[in-house]
Amino acid sequence: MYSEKEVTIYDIAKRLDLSATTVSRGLKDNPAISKKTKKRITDVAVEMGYRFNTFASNLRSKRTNTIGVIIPRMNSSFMSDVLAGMEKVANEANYNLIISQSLESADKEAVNIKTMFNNRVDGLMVSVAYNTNGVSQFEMLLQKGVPVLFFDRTLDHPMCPGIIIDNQKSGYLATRHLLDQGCKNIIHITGNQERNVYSERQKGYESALAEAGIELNKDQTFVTMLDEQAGIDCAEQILKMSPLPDGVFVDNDNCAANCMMKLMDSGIKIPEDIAFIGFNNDPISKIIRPALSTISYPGVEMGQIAARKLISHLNGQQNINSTNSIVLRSELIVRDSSLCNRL
Amino acid sequence: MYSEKEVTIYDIAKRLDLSATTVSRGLKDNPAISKKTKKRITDVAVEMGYRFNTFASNLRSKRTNTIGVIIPRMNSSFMSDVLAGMEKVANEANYNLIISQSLESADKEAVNIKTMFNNRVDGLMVSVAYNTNGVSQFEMLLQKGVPVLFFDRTLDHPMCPGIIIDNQKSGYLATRHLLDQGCKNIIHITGNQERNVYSERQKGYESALAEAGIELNKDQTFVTMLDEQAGIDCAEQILKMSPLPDGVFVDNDNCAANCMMKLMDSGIKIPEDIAFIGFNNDPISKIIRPALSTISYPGVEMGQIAARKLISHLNGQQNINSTNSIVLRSELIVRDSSLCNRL
DNA sequence: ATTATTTATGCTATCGGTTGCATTCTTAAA
DNA sequence: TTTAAGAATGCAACCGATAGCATAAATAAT
Repeated sequence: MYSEKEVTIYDIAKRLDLSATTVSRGLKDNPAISKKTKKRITDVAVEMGYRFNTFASNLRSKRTNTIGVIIPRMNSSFMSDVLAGMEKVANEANYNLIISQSLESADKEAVNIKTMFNNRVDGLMVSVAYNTNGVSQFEMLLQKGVPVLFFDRTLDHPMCPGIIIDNQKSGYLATRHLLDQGCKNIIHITGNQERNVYSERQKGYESALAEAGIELNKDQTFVTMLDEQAGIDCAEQILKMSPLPDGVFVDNDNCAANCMMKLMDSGIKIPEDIAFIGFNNDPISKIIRPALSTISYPGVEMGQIAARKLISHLNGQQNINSTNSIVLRSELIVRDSSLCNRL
Repeated sequence: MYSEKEVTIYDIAKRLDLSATTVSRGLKDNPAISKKTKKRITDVAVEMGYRFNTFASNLRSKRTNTIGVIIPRMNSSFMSDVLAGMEKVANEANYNLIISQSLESADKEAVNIKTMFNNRVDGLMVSVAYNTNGVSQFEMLLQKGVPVLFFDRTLDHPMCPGIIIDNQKSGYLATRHLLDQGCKNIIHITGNQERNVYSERQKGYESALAEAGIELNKDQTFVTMLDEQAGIDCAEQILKMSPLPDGVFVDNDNCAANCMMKLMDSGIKIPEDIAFIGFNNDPISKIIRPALSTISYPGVEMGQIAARKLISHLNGQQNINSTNSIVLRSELIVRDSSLCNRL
């Protein structure tokens, strides 16, 4: 079913009466080869339909120039930004990216890690799945000296730095903003508390409440998947509460938007009855009405910094292990959904 | 900088006083190897920290069990669905996916194709970039017998089937719906007419107008990038028109949403002044108010069918070249943004 | 013209699984 | 007990590029 045999550097060499070595070097633009010979080589290569064999090359050279990326999902605007940032930096440094999704499953994540491992990635960048437990699955990589770096959803490991934002402060700022608007009864819709991003935000939420002298009520923290359905489910739960909350802080804009809309469909007025604030500054937050207040999240920058950090480690310019974490700036963005000014 | 030497099947073989062949087969769960030996092999492999070398394997066996996917961007809900569908089918058939983005650039797309080619993908699934021109960049793959399949944004090639929806019919249905609501002055915001998806929808738009006896006005077709900014720009252009249009059909929900919101911010009432309909049934269409009418687009299904088709070709069960295209069902979804009933 | 340099090219072993074919060891049938 | 068939394992060549070291060719210096 497949056509003629593959053309190799040996075929090119024979045709030009050169050695395979020279052809290899010529194709790689090695300075040891004369311009004239290089041209002859590349011309014949094209003419004969030669294609570079990555496997043979990797097998011999033991370098792949490939960086693995494992993320929960790639359908959010945030992740898309992160990937764009990573890809730009990686390409410029002549690295390829292999991207795979865990789909929020720790099992699939473990399989992905193994695949990356077998594919000899030079390094790995990971934002862990919703239910990932422990860091043991990364040990095989680390033992072989393959650097692992976490971003956004990080794990704690002495060898692996994390690129994050200050989630606790962000959670504090969001909650504090609602308090400043006069809210006294604030719900926090968050995710698995094993994940740094969510537990930190919860801490920020709690500290803002404490500061305002408001007693923490565990019923006001909803742990969910933070997806669309969760937003709708939470809205239904909120509608059953009495008294109704007067503020809602959601750790994800998309979830927040769905929750808000469901409440509005049920006659609740936003922000008059309930003030809302989300997280991520997803494009959706600007489009819905009332526009959703949120926390900015520098996705592109996060991707760039992660990739740059990893690559500089790979190039031996900087040891990754000495870094614990890099914290990026994020900030409160106030829009109509939280401007109720009840004071 | 890196630790001890790699463990190979030879090391395992030596340790167990077996041949490398047996070890290789044992690890591959080959039926020729006894259960007992298999267990000894896998145990020692784990103990010694062996990792499978994909490159050596691919080099020798000339199969990679990898399928390449090139898409314009992965930040839309539609693409995310497509990829999820592809990944599911591919995984079940024991294939890996390498995904890369062209970021709507034909140049980057060409580079991606070449990378896929060098990485010896067994097959390729592509949705082409905004400005891709011609099909010559795929010839090298086809000449080597590597099947190429297009989905959504397709190109015309005798060897490459396309998985699509009936864009012309969809464009007709959308326009027809606006006409049925009494619109007489309908704008079509579309993309590069070189892309089948957009030119077909334009054809549908034109045929619906013709059927209604409305003369086509070229000024009413806006060719744009269909992104958020385009939505806003179009809104500004529309505001300058006199008379204002009474209906807008946008080939992308996200773009439509941004356009609609901008118009509403300027005091236009939707759907009373201008009726809106989008395309894709993106989650955003359900969340904005008024909810956006749209055309459903079966992303997951499209991904599954594409992957299934390609894999059955790779397995020799079905020749892909005999198929010209597969057309999936799509349908009109009516929501509030178009319900003006001016008749 | 001769030696010292620089530049260009070649030789050969190697990376680590895989595969067709051959061989040895079991178990079943005669 | 002998033979046939089947199960289990081994041999050796191979996939295609690469790197260290050696050599040849071209140029510069003496």
